Amino acid sequence: METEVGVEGNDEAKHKECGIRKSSSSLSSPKQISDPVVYKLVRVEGDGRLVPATDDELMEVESLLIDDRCGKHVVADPGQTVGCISNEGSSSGMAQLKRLEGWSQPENKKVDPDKLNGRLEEPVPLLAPSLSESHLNQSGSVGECSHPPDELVAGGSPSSITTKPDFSRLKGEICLDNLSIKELHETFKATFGRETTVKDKQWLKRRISMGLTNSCDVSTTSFIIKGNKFVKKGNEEGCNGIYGSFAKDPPIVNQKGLPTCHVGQLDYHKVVPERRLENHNLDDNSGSDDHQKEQRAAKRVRKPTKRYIEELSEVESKESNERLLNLAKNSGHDGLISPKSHVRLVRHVSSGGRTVITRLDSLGGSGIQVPCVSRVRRSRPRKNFMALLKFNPSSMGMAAALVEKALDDHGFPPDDGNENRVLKASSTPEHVHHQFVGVPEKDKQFSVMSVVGLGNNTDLKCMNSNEDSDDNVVTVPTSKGGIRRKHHRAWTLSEVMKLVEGVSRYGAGRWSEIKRLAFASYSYRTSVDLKDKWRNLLKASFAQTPPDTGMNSRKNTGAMPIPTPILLKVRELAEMQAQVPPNLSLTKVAGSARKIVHEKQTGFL
DNA sequence: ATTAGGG
DNA sequence: CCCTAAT
Repeated sequence: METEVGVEGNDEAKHKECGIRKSSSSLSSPKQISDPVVYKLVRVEGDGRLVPATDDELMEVESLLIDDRCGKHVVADPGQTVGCISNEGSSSGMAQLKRLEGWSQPENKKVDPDKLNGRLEEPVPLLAPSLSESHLNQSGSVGECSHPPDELVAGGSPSSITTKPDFSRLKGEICLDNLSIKELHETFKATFGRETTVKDKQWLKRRISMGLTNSCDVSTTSFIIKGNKFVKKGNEEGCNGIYGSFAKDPPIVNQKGLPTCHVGQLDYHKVVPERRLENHNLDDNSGSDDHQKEQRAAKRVRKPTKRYIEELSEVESKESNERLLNLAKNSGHDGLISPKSHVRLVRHVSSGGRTVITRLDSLGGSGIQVPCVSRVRRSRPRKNFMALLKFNPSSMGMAAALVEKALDDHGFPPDDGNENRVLKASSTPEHVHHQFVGVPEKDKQFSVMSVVGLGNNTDLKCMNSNEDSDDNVVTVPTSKGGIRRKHHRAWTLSEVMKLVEGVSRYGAGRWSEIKRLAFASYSYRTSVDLKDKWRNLLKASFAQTPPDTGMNSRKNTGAMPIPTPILLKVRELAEMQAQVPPNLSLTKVAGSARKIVHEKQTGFL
């Protein structure tokens, strides 16, 4: 019963990661609720020193276990490679753990077992995780483990519900095995946004895989990224239901010999368990989710008055940093914040390189104000992946990331919240979220400190900044009495991709659907926004193709161009859905596309 | 409440 | 993005 940890060999060793090894087989036992597995989690510093795990780390592990439990019985055959939408929530979690298990073996070579034992023999009891049903809420269903929903397979092919994706195989072997150390380093950097000096190929591969895995939904729409090209891929047609439009195009060849990664998207909200340690022994798999939520909400602080919020904000403008640090330090793991919290940005004041943002966190109706710090990027957004890899959201985190990498600096703004550095590759959004949340109510405050920054580098940042609650988006009153959004939220690549995928799934026009399903976490994108964006995309996709307007030399003219592959997909979707501008429609749309349209439409009916 | 389109 | 008309 022990857990070793990945070795971080570079200067950013604080950035902890972990490979997890569980020696107990009790996970397969359904009654493990009362039979907690004991884990030890340590972090290995750059110098090889072992550092005891912190609570958050433990919880992180726990979450994996939860996923495991949730998904275990669903994952009947890990050998299969077919993704299935209806099981994505649980299966991907399972896959993740499985990978972790697998990876941990070689990890032992790096960590002297004796050292480990000597240092951490105080086993840290990991309480039996509570099975969470609510984390699947985003897809509209509860208890997905036992009752895989088919609603996502919209009118569609029942074909796919039998097998599971095993991306470890794909990514671990197919993609990374052939890479040189140098290439792996490149990929690593692209994945995590930082360099690594680790020479161990295995380690690199594992780490990258893990990072990618954590960023992608392994079961929904998938893309193949080959070097500079972003391509649809096709082995999940069945799972994409009638809208498996991403599936048919021939892969485009890559230019740089970068890894060809087969990825999809991972929606953390579906994978991540919502519940934490607190009711471990009492929790069971049953019970009304809503009920539980209510209970939790009840424990929470009451919503501060507006005035309080304002006053507090004033105060924070002064002692912001200090306060935050203290907040973090004082906090334990008692800061239980639902991942579903909606963070509203209320106000922010800059404070020396950092921006203190006061957010109103609405948790199950009650709002709490949450201060957090967001480092202001002084120059352009990070070029690497991570800028686009959201913790949260679903979707094409991976694809987006790869695309971004491939396109190098295309000028897309990072997702709001994406500018956050990846603190834990294997962390779950929930944990990340907690790290930066605090509730300053009078003197009472609680939050969870980022374990990551334990030593120095207390890198506080606002995660989950992507949720400005509907009614509280930063708006500015207009002269005519109406209100207008204050800032144009530049569309992120990943957002665009999500939109594209949404359209491919639900069809253009179903904006509210897409909004609800694909943009659930982006409350600042209204269905109208989606529509507008799609309109723009459409225009762009059909405009840019033919002549290329000669003006190709002008690079980042502020509004970066949407990556061609995406535009291509847009165009294709438009063709399929017969929403092509009349003048151009005759050009290229042959019979094939129409056929597809037919099929899809019938399936839809 | 949602969607389509024009501004 | 906003606004409005139509549904």
